[in-house]
Amino acid sequence: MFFSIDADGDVPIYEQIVRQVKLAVADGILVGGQMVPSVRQLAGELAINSNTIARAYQELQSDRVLESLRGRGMIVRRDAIKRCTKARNSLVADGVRRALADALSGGMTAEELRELFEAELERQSAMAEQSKLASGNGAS
Amino acid sequence: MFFSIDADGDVPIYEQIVRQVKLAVADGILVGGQMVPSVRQLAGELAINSNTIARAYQELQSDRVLESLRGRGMIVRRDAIKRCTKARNSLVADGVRRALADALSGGMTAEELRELFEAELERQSAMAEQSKLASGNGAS
DNA sequence: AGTGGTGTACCATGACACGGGTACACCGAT
DNA sequence: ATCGGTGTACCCGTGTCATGGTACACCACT
Repeated sequence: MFFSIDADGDVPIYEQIVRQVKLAVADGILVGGQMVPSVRQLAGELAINSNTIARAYQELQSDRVLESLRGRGMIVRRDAIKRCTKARNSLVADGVRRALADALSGGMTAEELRELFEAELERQSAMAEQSKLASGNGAS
Repeated sequence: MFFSIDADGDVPIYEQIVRQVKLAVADGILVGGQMVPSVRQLAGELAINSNTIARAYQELQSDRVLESLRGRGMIVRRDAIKRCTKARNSLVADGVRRALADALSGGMTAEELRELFEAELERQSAMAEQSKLASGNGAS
């Protein structure tokens, strides 16, 4: 229910979990004090080994996003949103940086880049809006 | 002289070679019919095993960017620039797509995104211009 | 003919990441 | 005390990457 995993992709599964959890915290979907699904439950939902989930949670614990309550579960730290928004900014900045480096190194024009960026931004903004409306309809 | 390799990065070395060759062709630095350094020479310059270079060249041959002249070396195919510009467009489009997906999924505003994009574009454009001038001074 | 250059094809090795399996220590509720 | 749930620590199989070594077929040049 929470996350979408691409097991065939080149990015490790545990890293996808880490990224999506951080983005969810930055977006406000996951708030401080809230419990996250247990490793076995999430592993069952995603058809993934528990160890992979545990590894992701451990990394999130090292990054001070989650907090472990032994024997009970893991919760989102109250001050996690600060770090997560910061991490999100660094993440997209790095992505934009790399894409721009490739584009300019390949002789792409700044104007072509702006056009591509605006087109993609409009497309994904529309998609995000539509998905938001769909989830809103689910409650009616 | 030609390429810059980051052996400690997460991207494989042979893939870095492939990417940089394609971008160089797309930019016009490598033109059709031109010879590329031999596997042993490039391996010596970059302090990399010949097998790794050979693997990159094989992939470039599979992608119809290079052509093998047995016993002589490898040259850039005449029609490679078409494919390389196309590959470059796909590459940066994917990068922008992923960065935007992360940003919107993390609750980033479209305005913040535009600002970040423009700032990074200006910065890297300035750097590219400066490096171009530096290489121009080298011939004087 | 001989020599040195080229790409190509193997095989073996070591390091590392990833994912899966199993067992352990802890907690809360019955 | 017992049981079901939790996180956590280990071990192992697999695949990828880079490296090293060797050998082959081909070409250009002397």
